[in-house]
Amino acid sequence: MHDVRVMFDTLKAHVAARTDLVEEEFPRCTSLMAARRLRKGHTLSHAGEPCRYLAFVAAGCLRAYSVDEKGEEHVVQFALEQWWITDMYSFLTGKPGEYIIEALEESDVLLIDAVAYEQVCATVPAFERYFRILLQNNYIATHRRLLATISLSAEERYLQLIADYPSIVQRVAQRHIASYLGITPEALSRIRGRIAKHPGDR
Amino acid sequence: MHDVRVMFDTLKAHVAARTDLVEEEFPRCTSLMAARRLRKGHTLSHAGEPCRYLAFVAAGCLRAYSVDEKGEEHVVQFALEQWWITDMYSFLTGKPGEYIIEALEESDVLLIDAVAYEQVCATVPAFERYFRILLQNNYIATHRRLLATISLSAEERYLQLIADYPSIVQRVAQRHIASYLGITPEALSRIRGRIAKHPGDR
DNA sequence: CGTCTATTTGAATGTACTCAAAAGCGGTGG
DNA sequence: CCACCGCTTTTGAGTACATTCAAATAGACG
Repeated sequence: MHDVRVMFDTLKAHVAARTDLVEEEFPRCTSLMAARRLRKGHTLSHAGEPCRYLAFVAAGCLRAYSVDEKGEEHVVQFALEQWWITDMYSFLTGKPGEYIIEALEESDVLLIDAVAYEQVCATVPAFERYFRILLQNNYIATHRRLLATISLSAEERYLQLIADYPSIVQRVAQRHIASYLGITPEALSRIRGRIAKHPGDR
Repeated sequence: MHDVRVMFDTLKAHVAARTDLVEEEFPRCTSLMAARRLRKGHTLSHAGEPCRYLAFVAAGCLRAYSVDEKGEEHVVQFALEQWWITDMYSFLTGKPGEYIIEALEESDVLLIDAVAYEQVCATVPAFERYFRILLQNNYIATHRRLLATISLSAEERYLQLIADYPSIVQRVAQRHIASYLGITPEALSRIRGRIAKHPGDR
């Protein structure tokens, strides 16, 4: 996925699958976007600074996390291929970010800044529609996760994550999964041990 | 707030504050909406049936909750005046709902069904923009709550809720607040007892 | 190969849960 | 107006699950 053209084709397919995008409109959107390669461990938004970009992941895997006053990290989001990721509050307001967005693998992303985002939404209806639809889907997914967090045990949340997003569990370090689930790495390790002991119990 | 006209004026002001809505476009949106009064305890969407409407709360207070296999209720959302509420998944797909939306007080709502919603979004750009903006704000708020749920203690989450939405805490029964926080009513009662004993500790 | 980090395992602690009972509150009807 | 009823909140005691701190093992990377 080194080829920038391929990255844009991926995005175009993603938009076209959700809207009736007119072919000619697409360059108008993408002329405002830039490709960037992020090496593993490098960040898109640094803590305390505004998060300037909304990123489309063409290849790789990122996480968004916050660091609390005890220095503990808390993962609020992962993003694999064809997901968008940003620190939404910071992106929209220009204020310092609360989240750090970091590449967990070498990743290729397409970036759009807030000015371009607003401009494209205002001038290309299919694009605004596309983002509305993505935000609706995100609403559903995030509420599902929220419900899991307030209603399920740690083990049940882990099993749900495996069922919903097996590729995340496969690709991401366990301590990040634990953080995403809201438990300690030790607790996740014990849960995995228990599950391995009872194969077939779901 | 008996007057339907007042309800629509409230909505118009809400839209106009977020978009450059053209005055003449508004009737095109609202001709597709219906007003309904919900008595305390009555529901907008029944469990198992599709949630047909997206609702704008003109007056009153609602909650969306799911019931797990043990019969326990879990509140995923409250909606006060000028909030929108629906079972988004069910509303968009037409499939049976996972959430029940219930009036916690006598409430006046404006309803739009999925067909009208899609039609208005497709034909009135300001309306699609309005919902994109609301969904962005919801994205920020829901991620904030998610972060709180995975990173804060029950007491800290309660204090954050008081700080963020004092009117919810004032108006809603404690057991619903507890459910929303992901704890038992007994635990919330003890937390409140502790807080009352240490006035000034935040 | 050696070092650094991640994961596993162990033991003690703590927070929230369950079950149970008492107290408080609100509404209804005598 | 007061007594009663149902539901919510509080309080108590014992339990379960996840946490913390610590140490051992396993893996990854230069």
